[in-house]
Amino acid sequence: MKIISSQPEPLTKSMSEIVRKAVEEKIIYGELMPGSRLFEEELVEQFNISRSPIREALKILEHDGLVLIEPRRGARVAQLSITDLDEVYATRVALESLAAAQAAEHCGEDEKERLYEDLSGLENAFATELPQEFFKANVTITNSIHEISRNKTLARLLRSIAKQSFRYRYLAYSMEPDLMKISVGSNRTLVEAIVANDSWLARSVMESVLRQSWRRVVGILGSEGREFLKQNPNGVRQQTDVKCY
Amino acid sequence: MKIISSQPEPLTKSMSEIVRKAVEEKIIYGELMPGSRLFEEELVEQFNISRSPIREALKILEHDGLVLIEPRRGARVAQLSITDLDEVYATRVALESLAAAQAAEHCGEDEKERLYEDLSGLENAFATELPQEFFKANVTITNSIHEISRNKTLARLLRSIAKQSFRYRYLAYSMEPDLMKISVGSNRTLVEAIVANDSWLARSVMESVLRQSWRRVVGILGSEGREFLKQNPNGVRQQTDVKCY
DNA sequence: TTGCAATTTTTTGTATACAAGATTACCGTC
DNA sequence: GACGGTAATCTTGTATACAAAAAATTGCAA
Repeated sequence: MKIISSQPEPLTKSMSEIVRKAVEEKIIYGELMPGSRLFEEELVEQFNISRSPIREALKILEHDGLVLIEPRRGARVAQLSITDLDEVYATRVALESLAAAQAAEHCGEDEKERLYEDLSGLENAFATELPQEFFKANVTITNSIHEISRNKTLARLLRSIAKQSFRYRYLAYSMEPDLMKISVGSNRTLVEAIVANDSWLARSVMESVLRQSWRRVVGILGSEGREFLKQNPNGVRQQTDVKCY
Repeated sequence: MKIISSQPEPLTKSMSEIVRKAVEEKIIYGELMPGSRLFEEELVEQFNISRSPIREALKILEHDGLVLIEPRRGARVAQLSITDLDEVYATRVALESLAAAQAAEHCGEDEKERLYEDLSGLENAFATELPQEFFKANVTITNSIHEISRNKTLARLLRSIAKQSFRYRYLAYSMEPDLMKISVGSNRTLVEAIVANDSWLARSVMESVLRQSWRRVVGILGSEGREFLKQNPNGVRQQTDVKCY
């Protein structure tokens, strides 16, 4: 089974990549609160590397919408808000449904196998009842669809916006674990549509799945989640002592 | 008339921003050929600054799909190809039509004024018969639509992908100046749909306009443009002596 | 106590220096 | 003359150092 890697995906992990990934995860999993400042000097200590790779990492994170950099005023974790969530979902509906359609067009035999593997991975992760595990499996299946679409440009944009959406999705999963069960079902019908090479069906399934998810996440975060979306206004020094390696 | 700037848009232009913009333009306008390598040391000489901001700029350009960086092997200008063009357009159709729809929803009185101003700007630029001028005016009107959509996330992604598409569009305009006339008409109908606050119409107009443009650009580049898309395989040192400030 | 201003400190932006991996050239061997 | 391995060169990745801009603090006066 040959997987078409949608990106050169540097094998030689540079420090800057490591930092980016670590900070990215911290932001997504809520270990870094929205609005909290990211001092370069602080990251230097945490990772025991110099500022150069850290600055590179922050620049990329800004580009992915996870971090906001103001000139000469430093970086801070991007805020969460219902409006932002709406923006992200509206955009994701447009992109993911295209990805699903193109994936259905291009899905070959070995790729069908792969999708089914990913799906059982998702079901296994669901059994563990750990939101993070489920989350990662969910990301895997999504990435597979993006790769199968054979559209590197689309995949690149989706990678970028997906990161923003992860923050909301993870929050929602943590607060409302029932979402996971629903998600398993959605993913199954989605995979079935793609495997059937039914481009039109795949698109419309993806669209309705996402819109449904959108409504649910807004419902959860809009009612209970207000305090999670709260800002961390004035450069309160991050107080997490979590290991970052 | 208050314009909602879709991005903080740093007023203090950092060196890295300047470099990014300059290199970006060079790539879009074809002064840097696809495949040619971008040596940091060379850019250092051209801009008379150190390597730090240059590295930052290259990282961002990579993220926007204009440059490809391989670890320890340096950066080179991303290739052009018909497949890439198809990817970009397919994705753009999805995003731009959403932007048009949301712009139509949110377009207020002052913003309508703005769109008409942009439109006459486009017509003036058309009169000059300079592809670069026309191009810039076209970008302006597109950016306005993105801003009016009030969807910062969408605007961010569109900014990113738009840069990739610019390369093909500029090439096509240069080769087939008639495209400009068609473009003026398309933009007019598009603006009219948005100004009428007809979301559904705006979306479908945008979609058909883009698909039409897509077909034309493929037609032009596919037949005559093969040699323009040709690669510059082995790090041929860029031979442009153009000023970059 | 409160408001303002100058100073100190912090933090970022840029420059330079060094180390490690990649490319190229060269040389000897077959 | 072609092929393979080693050394020199080039280029990038990272570290450190310095300068300039913001933020915080302190002191003073009302």
